[in-house]
Amino acid sequence: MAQWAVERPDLDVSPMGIVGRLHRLAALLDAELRPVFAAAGLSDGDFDVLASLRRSGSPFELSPGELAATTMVTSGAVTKRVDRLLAAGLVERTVCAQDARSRRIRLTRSGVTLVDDLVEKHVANERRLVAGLGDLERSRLAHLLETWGRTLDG
Amino acid sequence: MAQWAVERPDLDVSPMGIVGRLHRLAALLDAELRPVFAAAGLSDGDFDVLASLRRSGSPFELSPGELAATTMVTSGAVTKRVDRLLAAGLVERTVCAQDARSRRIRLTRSGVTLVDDLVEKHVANERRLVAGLGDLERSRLAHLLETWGRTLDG
DNA sequence: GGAAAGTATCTTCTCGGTAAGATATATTCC
DNA sequence: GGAATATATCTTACCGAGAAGATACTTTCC
Repeated sequence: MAQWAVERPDLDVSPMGIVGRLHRLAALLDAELRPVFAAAGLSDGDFDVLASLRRSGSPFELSPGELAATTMVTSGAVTKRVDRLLAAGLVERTVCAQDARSRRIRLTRSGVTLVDDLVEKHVANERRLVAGLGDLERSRLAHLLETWGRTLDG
Repeated sequence: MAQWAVERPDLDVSPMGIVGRLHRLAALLDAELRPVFAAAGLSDGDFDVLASLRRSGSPFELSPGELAATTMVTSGAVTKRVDRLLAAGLVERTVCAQDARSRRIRLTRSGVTLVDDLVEKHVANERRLVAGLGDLERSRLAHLLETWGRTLDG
């Protein structure tokens, strides 16, 4: 950081700090959250799919396209994730009755059981990670992140 | 988010908000920053290597191990990045005179020219992205991110 | 002084994500 | 009413990042 001030004193590199810290923090959080999923043989993305299906409510069923939208990845990524979950017996893939193009991805019974267990551990883990901040800091930070995010979505 | 409250009313999912927003924001920022590097035919990681060499000062030369440390990736990632930069004529790779095990990666003249141009565009881009926040919000956010990061580094 | 163990450094394999391609349906014009 | 274009949806090929393995040097003990 300070090296830039020596090498390029003409530049104001102050924006680097905030952006860099945010990225570093995101990486640190990822590293802390991953083990919960890894213990169940899942990647973050795999869990994301299971959680989306679980949140959607009974019968815990969505199309690959809907999964791509809710998890904010491409449909190609969804295909691979579903393939893995299929092999693990956590979801089943059926052809939609109304539209032969479309598929329905549904949690199996063991899929529901697993995700219900994991989500508890996951939120407990998140609670631990935000525990270093006081209530006031936490709400201020949440507010600032949301404000910033809104200015970028535009 | 609210779906969890319906499906699992027994859980307090409030920590999800702050962690989720931070991740989403990091992804948004990446998407906005990438085009500057892509326009030069570089990935984020490639630029990171060029910037590290540039920051190190004349003669703009580091070992692969030093590059791995400063960019916080594995040495394997460094090898691939350097291979690409080599093909683009932006760096050269020589055997260290004192230690035949070690290599020295050095910016070429065109490498210095490119990174000096890109870093200007990059900080201008970052400035644009943080412009949505006021000075006070910005410093508060930077402070909160650093505080949180410190509690996690432990 | 020589040899073996330890350490540091770098390149090849595995894996996850995106981009392009294939297939099926809807729609519109004749 | 039929055919052709447009659109939506999903699966297969490339690309980049990380983990294990190979290589070279140093150091220490006999």
